[in-house]
Amino acid sequence: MKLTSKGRYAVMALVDMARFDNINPVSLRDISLRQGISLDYLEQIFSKLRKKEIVQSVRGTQGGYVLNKKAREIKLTNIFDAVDEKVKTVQCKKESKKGCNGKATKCLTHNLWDELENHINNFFDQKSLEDLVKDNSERRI
Amino acid sequence: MKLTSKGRYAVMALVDMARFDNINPVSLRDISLRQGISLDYLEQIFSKLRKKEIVQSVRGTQGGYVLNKKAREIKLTNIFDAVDEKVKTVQCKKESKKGCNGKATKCLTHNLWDELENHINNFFDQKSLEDLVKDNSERRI
DNA sequence: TAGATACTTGACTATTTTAGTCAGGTTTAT
DNA sequence: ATAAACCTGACTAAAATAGTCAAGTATCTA
Repeated sequence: MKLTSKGRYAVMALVDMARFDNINPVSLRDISLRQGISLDYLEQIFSKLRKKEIVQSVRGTQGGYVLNKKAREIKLTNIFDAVDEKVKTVQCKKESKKGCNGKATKCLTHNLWDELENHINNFFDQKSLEDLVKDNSERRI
Repeated sequence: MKLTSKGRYAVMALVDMARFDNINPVSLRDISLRQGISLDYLEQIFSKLRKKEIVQSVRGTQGGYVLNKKAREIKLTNIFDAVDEKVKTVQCKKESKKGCNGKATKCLTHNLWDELENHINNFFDQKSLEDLVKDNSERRI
C-alpha cells in the first residue's frame, strides 16, 4: 500500500500556498521551484483542484492560484478526492451482484478492508490544511 | 493509495487456514479452490510466509501448511511484513543525508506521512488472525 | 498594442509495479 | 513406484505512475 506522488504533490503545493496571505495569487512556477515539482505535472494537478473548487485561478501576468476556502476548511479528504487519490483497499465493492472472489458470499476479509478504509478516512477527514501549516511553522529550523 | 492483492490474498489464505483445527495441514490446492486464488501465486506467497515463520510446511502427500503460532498471536502487521506489503506513504525515508525533495530540509508534508503511517500501523498491530476468524463466524450466512 | 507571464488542455510515453504464468524440480505418505 | 504436495526461479502481459510535450488562451504592464 502506498500513496502516489500525485496526492503527495497536491498536498505539498497547497501547504506551500497556504503559508501566504491568500490575497496575491501564487504562480505554479514558484511552487515548482520551491518544492521541486515539475511545472507540467503541477498544471495537471491544479486543473483537478480547480474543478473541485479547492483553488481559484487568476489568469494573466501576476496571475496564479488562490485558495478557494479557508485553510481550516480544506480537509485532506477533499484534496485526495480531487486528485483521484483513492483509498481503495480492495476490489470488493464493484460487483454489487456477486460478492468478492466471484462467489455468492463476501470474501473472508471483506469487513477488514471496510474497517481499514474508515480508519484511514477518519484521519484524512480531520486533518486540515491549517493543521499542516501550523505543524510546519512550529518546527521551522 | 491501495493495498495490493498479494497482501489481501495472504490474509485471506491465512484466515482460511485458521478456521480449522491447525493439526492437519491444509494444502494450497484446497485454499486455491476455496478462495479462488491461483495456486502458483499462493505458492509464492506462502514461501514468504514460511521464511518469516508465520506458517510451517509439511511436505509430501497429505502435506500442506500449518500455522506456526496461535491465531491470536499473528497480527496483520506480521503478515503484511512477510509479503512485503509495505505501508510506505512516501519516499522521504530513503536518503538519510538529504531531506525529501532533495533539499536540506524535510518536505512540507513529511510529518503528515509519518503520522499516517503510525495511524495505519496501529490498526494492523491490533488486528489478529483470531479477530478475523471470529468476525467471519459471527456473520456466517 | 506588443510582449511576457501564466493558466489550460490533451495527447503522448518511458518506467515501474502488479499479478500472475510456466517449467522444472524435491520430498514423503501410501 | 507413484501421486500429492511443497519449492524455486525465471519470465511476461497489462496496468498504473509520473511525468513530458505541444499548442493553445487570457490578461497585465510597459
